[in-house]
Amino acid sequence: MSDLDVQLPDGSVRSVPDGSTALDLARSIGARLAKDALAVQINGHLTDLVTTLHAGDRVAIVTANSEDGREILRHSTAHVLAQAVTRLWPGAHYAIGPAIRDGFYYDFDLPGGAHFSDDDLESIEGVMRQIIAEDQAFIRAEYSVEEGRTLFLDQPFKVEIIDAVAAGAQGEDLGELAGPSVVSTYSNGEDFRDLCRGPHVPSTSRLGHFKLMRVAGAYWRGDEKRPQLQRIYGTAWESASALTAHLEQLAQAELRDHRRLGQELDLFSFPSEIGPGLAVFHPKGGTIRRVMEEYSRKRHEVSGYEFVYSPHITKAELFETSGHLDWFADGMYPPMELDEGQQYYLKPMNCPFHLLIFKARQRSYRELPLRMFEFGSVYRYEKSGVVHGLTRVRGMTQDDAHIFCTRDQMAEELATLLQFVLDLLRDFGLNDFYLELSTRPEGKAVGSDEEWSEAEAILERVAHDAGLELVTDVGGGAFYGPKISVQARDAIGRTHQMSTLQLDFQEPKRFDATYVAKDNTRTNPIMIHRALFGSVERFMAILIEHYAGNMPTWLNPEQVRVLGVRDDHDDYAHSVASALRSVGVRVQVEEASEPLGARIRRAKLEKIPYILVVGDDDVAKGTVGVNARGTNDPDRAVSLDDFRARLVSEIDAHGSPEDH
RNA sequence: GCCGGUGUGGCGCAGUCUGGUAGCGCAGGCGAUUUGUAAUCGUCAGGUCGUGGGUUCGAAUCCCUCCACCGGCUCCA
Repeated sequence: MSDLDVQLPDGSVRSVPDGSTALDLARSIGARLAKDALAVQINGHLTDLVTTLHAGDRVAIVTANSEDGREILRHSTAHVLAQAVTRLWPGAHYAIGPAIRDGFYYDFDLPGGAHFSDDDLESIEGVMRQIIAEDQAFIRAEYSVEEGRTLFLDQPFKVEIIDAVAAGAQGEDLGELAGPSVVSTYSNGEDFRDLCRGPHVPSTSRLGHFKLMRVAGAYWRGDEKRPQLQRIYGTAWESASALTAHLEQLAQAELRDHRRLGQELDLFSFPSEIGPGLAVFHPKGGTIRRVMEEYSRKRHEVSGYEFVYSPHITKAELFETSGHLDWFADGMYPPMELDEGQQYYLKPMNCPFHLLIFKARQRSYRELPLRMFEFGSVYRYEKSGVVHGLTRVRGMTQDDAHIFCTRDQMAEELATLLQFVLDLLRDFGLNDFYLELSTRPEGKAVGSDEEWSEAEAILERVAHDAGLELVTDVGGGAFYGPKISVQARDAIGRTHQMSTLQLDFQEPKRFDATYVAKDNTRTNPIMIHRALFGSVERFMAILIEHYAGNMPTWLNPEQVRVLGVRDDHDDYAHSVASALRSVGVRVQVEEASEPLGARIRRAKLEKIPYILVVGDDDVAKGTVGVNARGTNDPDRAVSLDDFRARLVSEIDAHGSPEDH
């Protein structure tokens, strides 16, 4: 038998006997690699380890410790999940089970309309571990479409997938099939076979570092008109330590949850008497919000915005003109009827009001760009299952601006706007961004192709010039124009959609808003919609989670707490507080009715940036003991003047004590 | 809107399976304690167990309705 040469990822060439498989190659490289190998990539194509190699192949062995490897082991774990479920519920139909970020899921339809309960997860997990212990090989086989239909006769979802793909449907690629004419399957053990493109790990024994997380309902093919299936989510990793680290990270994220911190820190609540998705801000949350809004106003004023106000309700006519009632009536609160049949709506958006302000008198090109800003409260009828803390609400306040400009001004205006947005977000402590360009939504866009193309091109150029990573969200634009959205990564790497900059050629036309151009013609302005925080509520939620409740000093509701060691230090404590209050610091004194340790503990739990402890020495010398958040070793005998100067400069710089 | 789960003093929880008229911790009031960097001690008060209905001699507990919240799905102008 002759040898053949294959190329390894490092460029080196290796000879293996003719007829060797990828696994043979791995063995020839090293026992350790053979043991860790899960699959192989041949000429850029992922496939099983048992695949035979050919001369000249570029071969990369895939181990669990890689993105491809994790995806494969997650997908294989999903198969084992389906296998376990069919053991426990004979006759269960299994639908699809892909790998997803950090894990996998599988969708089922249980016989007799049965449902999984949380308790079932434990028994399913037990059977899965048994299957893994059985060391079953994953074996690939290929069939014709007709054979495939027969094999999965009692699995209607599989038949549907086979038929759809055979008919040439471009369904979402969840790894179900090899191609339109070949049906590939993987079986393991005596009792389980699944439609699958592969690859899979060689044997179930390679799996095991997984955990089933939760059950959920999910529509077949993601379509709410189709049957709802039972979905089980799980997470799977290459090692016990990776699994533990992931679970630990989830626990950390839970500690940052703004809903939990909002309760613990007494920031806001959602009284059920008011209704879902409708928040009230308590004094401390109100302080954070007020400081956010004040700072935003200040920045807008400097950047040439004018401040406007508009009412919360309006006649239907306004949203008929804008087109919202045609497109988004479902998302609006139902109308109230007043004055003999006149319908009024709570406003879901501010833009039509700003257009009316524009139209209130004749406008000249000399006034453009005209930038209107409003903290505008809007109400949207979100479906009952989707409200979520402050991030998805039914009543919110947008920091909304509409910029009216000429076509010539549009590009430059967008460029400065994007810079303005990024600067302001950085002031709030977010600094890891990328941009997303949302293009024309097929089927629900209004306006000509030329207008859309022009708008998309301009946005793309502006985004590109900003020097940030840009991804395209095809078809994600609003019906009236494309948009750029700024995505920010938070302290634990999650991304949030922040600001959106949206171009709109349509609405000024619908409202017949015009300005008198230089050549004395009446022209529709271009309108740029722009929310920077998105909504104040949501932005606050993101900041709370970003900072895990440790708001930077300038935003923290209580910036300093002064504690006297004994009650005869309370007078001095109050004088320290007054000295700080006089320069605008938010400060409280907690008098010495409890031991110092208890008061310190309370202040720490409240995440107050600075705790000042004052005792005999401080009263004598005019000093304070500074216990900053995030430290455990206080700084004794700091002069009050020094502390005050340091604090004021930190607040003015929008810093946080942890930065120092 | 759909599927599953949960709802017990201000907050966090036990009690629910196996019906016999509620318990713990923190927080709160009062009193004592006078404290130098993450919990002083004692004492008191506080709940028609989310809502409405049903079963039962008897319901936090079993059944049904509705509401809210949690996790997903769908949606997110």
